[in-house]
Amino acid sequence: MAASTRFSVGVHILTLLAHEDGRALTSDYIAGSVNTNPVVIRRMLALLGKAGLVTSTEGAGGGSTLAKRPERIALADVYRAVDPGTLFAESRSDPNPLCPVGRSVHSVLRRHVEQFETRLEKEMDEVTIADVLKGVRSPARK
Amino acid sequence: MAASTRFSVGVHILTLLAHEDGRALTSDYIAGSVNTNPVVIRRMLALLGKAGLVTSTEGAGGGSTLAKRPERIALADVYRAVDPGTLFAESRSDPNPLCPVGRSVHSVLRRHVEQFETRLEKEMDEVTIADVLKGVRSPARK
DNA sequence: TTAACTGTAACATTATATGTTACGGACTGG
DNA sequence: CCAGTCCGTAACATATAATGTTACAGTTAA
Repeated sequence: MAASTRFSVGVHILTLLAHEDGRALTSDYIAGSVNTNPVVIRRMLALLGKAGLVTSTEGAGGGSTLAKRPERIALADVYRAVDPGTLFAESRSDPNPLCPVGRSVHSVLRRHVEQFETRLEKEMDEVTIADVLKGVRSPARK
Repeated sequence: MAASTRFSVGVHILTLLAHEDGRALTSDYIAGSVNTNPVVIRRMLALLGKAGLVTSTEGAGGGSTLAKRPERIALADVYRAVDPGTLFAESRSDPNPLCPVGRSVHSVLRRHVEQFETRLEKEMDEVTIADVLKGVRSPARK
């Protein structure tokens, strides 16, 4: 499905912030853990900020912190914050309207797909950053 | 999530075949309904064929037909047939192994994600091509 | 005032999906 | 067996989006 890696990176960032409880982390530092460019991280932080999940302060000594407790940040929140659009896309060129099937498959399919997405988000509401952090901290199997 | 349109196109093709019950359709004809190039359709048919969902015959008078009854083709089958890999990708560059969080977020997250995917497929097992066809045929709202 | 930060624009790079052309080989009906 | 259909697939072109990079203005702390 050619998914973007943003969800994964978003969770990584938030888990890191939760781990360093309260301490403001710079985009440079976070980039070090994620192993990417700081600007990529700042872009992600901008999205997470818009969604009310993190707070950033500019200037020397600045950085980002969680805006909520980790127990209150569900993976569904992260997903919605960083992953635009839908899970399932429709075909680029519109189907032939002269074909009885082509004319309506999309709308019929869309209804089903919306239900899948709704259910998926419900699942993702059940797991929080606190859960992920717990997993990271426990001596779990690799 | 920058999803591919393959799932949508795959469902379109199968619904079309189900609609023209039994009659072998050419990639050219299908391309007309989907509004794309015949080669794109043939590629899709190759994937659907590998998954045992359609049968194709070469030569004059050839074309493709469903290999199973539409009631027995679930959307999950289509999804698995045409959409490679996973719904959620990991970040390109591996996280810094020196960071306690970076070292293990991926594996922890993967466990949760696998569960999401499993549940999603279960949902997609409940809807079949026959259901979609029914929707297409009924005088449904646009 | 300097140095450490974020925010953001602009551009480069890469990955991937999709579209297109071309042609070999299979099959059908004269 | 010849001509016309049709699939399978390689090879290449194009489009789109994600990610990486450089650069710099604006903010803040010391």
